[in-house]
Order: sequence, then structure tokens, then C-alpha cells
Amino acid sequence: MELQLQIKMNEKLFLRNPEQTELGKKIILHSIFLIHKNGFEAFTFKKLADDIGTTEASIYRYFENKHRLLIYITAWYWNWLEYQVTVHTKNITDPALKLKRVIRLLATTVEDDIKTSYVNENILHQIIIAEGTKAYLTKQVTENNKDQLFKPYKDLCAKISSVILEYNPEYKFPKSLSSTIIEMAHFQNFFMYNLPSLTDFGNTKDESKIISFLEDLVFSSIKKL
Amino acid sequence: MELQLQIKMNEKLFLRNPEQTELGKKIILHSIFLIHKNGFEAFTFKKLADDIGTTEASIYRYFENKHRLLIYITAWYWNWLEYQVTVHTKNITDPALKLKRVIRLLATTVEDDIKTSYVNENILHQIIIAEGTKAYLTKQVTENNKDQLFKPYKDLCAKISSVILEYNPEYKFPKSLSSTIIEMAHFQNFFMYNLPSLTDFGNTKDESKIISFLEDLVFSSIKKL
DNA sequence: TTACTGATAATAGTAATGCTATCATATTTA
DNA sequence: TAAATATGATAGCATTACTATTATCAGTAA
Repeated sequence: MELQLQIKMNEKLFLRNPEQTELGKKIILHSIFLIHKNGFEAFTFKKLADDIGTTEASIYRYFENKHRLLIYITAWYWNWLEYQVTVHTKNITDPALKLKRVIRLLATTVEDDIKTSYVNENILHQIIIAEGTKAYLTKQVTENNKDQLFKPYKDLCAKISSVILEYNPEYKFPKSLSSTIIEMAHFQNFFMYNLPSLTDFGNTKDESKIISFLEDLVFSSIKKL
Repeated sequence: MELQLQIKMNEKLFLRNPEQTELGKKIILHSIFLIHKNGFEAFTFKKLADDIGTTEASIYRYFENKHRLLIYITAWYWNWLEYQVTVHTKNITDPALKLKRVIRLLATTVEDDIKTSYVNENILHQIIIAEGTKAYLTKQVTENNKDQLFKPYKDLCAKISSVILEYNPEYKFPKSLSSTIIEMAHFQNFFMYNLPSLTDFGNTKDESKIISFLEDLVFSSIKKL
């Protein structure tokens, strides 16, 4: 028996469920490669169609537009990451250890997960670093949020926030600290490789230093006195 | 005598210096309003031209494309903010007090600065919150960085970083902490108003709570033992 | 006064983008 | 076997993101 991880996605993310057809899976797979290669701005459904060997019109049957596809991809990622967090903290009771695991999962380039064969999580991670915030930094954020499109992100944030409160129930800003470490795990990575003077690890390009920074940030903030 | 604050901008940011002509100033002024109103994605030079009452072609003489204009606007903002930081920390010797001032300047909606008549800093601040990261989250970031287009941002980061080291010369991550508080001053604001469950101040919409969070974050991190 | 310069307006044009619509055909499913 | 569904092929269209050319007008230097 082959174990297949199926992530249940919000129906509003798509017009037709891409996980249920061959073309749908190709759309996800190829869009991840193309966005990674040329960036989201240069990405178009026409180029994606040519890459897949299908037509624009066919892709529009799955997604309203490229921004919706980006939201879908990011939502998929956050769902997957929350699942990773759940798995990797399952049998840990010490909240400090849990938090360290979480930080590592957030900040580390992941190995490809064979359970989701048609998605390359490593490349996906890099996309989320460079393009992830563009999913919500728009004028439609409130409307999209009403459709629950950002629920996976918010769920992950809530989960991390609860681990923080496990460690120190008195800490005043668990959610803001969560969103801070999520975003900073990505921004510090982007800065390290692209604008190194905004970080303290520019010359080393050593991702473990980002982990050290985040651990230091988190634990000094939530330390009980 | 009227005091006029002229911010010296990098020549590579534009094709023709917009500060030196009436049309140029109108381009900046109206683009800030339009980007604020409709978001950067919906912003085009055609719409800007119609709004100003000029032609697309005229605007293209000042800026290569809308992304360059965004970089210009963000660079202007970071220049201006660094100037604000300099002014407001000038006679303060206590680095802790300095840092608090800096955090307040980063996180607070600014009052309109009469010294720069043709720019509305308050609206500009909101643009930077929602669109600022799009200036560098692109495939051209390295190239743009070589042209020094992000220097104002990096200068501000370096300045804050030096205040951090003044407070605690032993602290290991002054630059990463600086970029973290700069970005988080904005992201927590965006989240508070648009995705409130990612913060701890969603119901209050109280910007001073962002300041409390950032102060807590910074000072617990850099505290000497 | 004339001639030159620089800035802008007016107009035109082009390739690419971001869609929508229609119809034919292949495949699945009832 | 008929009906429903998915895809492909093709067309079309308004907008976007530019580039190029020419004309006009204001300021200034000779």
C-alpha cells in the first residue's frame, strides 16, 4: 500500500479541484517551477499553458487568475507545514523543545516529501520565501480573508502561538510573536541571499544561523522571570 | 526664508529627476495617491497619466516602468525616515531611549511633514506597509541592489543596528534584529487591520500596542545579563 | 530678433497580457 | 448507449506596457 497525503483544500481556492485531474496536477507542478524560475510577476497563464502543452482556456477552468493560483499554492504550503509541525512535535512534551523544532521547520530548506509526489517542497519553500507575502499584500485581502483563503496560515500561526503559551502562559504577545517568526524565517533567508547587509549572516550563507537568531529572539522574549 | 528639505536621490532611480520639474512632482504626488487607492497591481502609467492630465509617454521619460517608480518611492521614504530618526535622536545619549524613539517612528503613523510639501508622508507610510516589500521581492533584486537602489533601506538598518550595539556591544544579531523590527513594524500593522488573528491587538486596532510588542521583543533580546 | 534647447503634448503603433466565448472531440459514468 | 464532463482548438477583445515620431511652447543665449 502506498501512503498518499491528500491535503484537503478550501473549495473557494479554485474553480475546479486541481488535485483530482491529471491536468490539474500538471498545473500545480509546472506553475511552481515557472514561478520559481521567472518570479511571480513574469508568470502568466499563457506561458504556463505552453509549458504544460495545453491552452490558456484550460487553465482558466481551474483558477480564476494567477493571483488565485498563488493563494492556492501558499495555502497548500501552510497546510503542509502545519502537518509537518504536527508530526515532528507529536511525542515531545517539553514546550521549549517543541518550539525549537518548529523554528527549525520554518527556517530550514526542506527535503522533498515523497508522500506528495507531484509537489516539490524544496522549490515550493523558496517560492514562499520570495512570493508568499504577495498572496495577502493586496487590496482584496479582506474579501479573500472572508472566503477563508488564508486559514492555513492563520491555523499555523495559532498552533505556534499555543506552543508559546504552553511554555509561558503569561506571555503577552503569542500571536504577534508567531507571525513574526514565521515571516522572519523567510525574510532573513531572502535577505541573507539577496540583501546580505540586512542580516548578520551575509558572508556565511549558513541557514543554521537564522535558526540561532530566531531561537535567541523567541526564548529571550518568552523567558519566565 | 522657507526651509525646504531636499532629499538627494540616487541617479539610477529615475531617467529624469522628478524633483526638478512640475510634472515630475505631480508624478510622485499622484502615483502615491493612486497606489494607495487601488494598490500597486492595479496601478498603471496610463491611469496615472489620465489622473495627472498628461500622457503615458511623458511619464516614461521619468521612470523606466512602474516597478522603478515603486523603488523610487520606497527609497524616498527610507531616506526621509532615516532623516526623522537622526533628528529625533540627536540629543539623546541614552541608547535605550534612542531605541524607543526609533521604534515609535517606525511603527507610528506619521504626521504630514510640511518641509516636503509635495509628499503626503502619512499616505506614503501606508503604501510602504502594503507595498514596500514588493520593491525588493523580485527576480531583479540583485541587479537593482548593485545599482544601490536599496541603499536608503540598508542605511536605516545599519543606523538602527548601531544603536542596538551602543546599548549592548555583545549582542550577536544587530542587523537581523534591525531588519526584523523594521519589517514587523509594518507587518504587524498590516495584520492588525487586515488579518487580525495574526496579532494580539486585532480587536483594539491600537498602534501603541505594536510599539509595546516591538519594545518587549527588542529589549528582552538585547538585554545584558 | 533669431536660433537653440529642453520639456511636454499628441498621436500612432506593437507585442504581450488577461481574460471570455464557442464549438468540436475525446473520455468517463450512469 | 446516452448523457455528462473534460479538454483542445480557435477566435476575439480590451487593457497593459511599452517605443517612436513629430509638433509645440517656454526660456534663454547670441
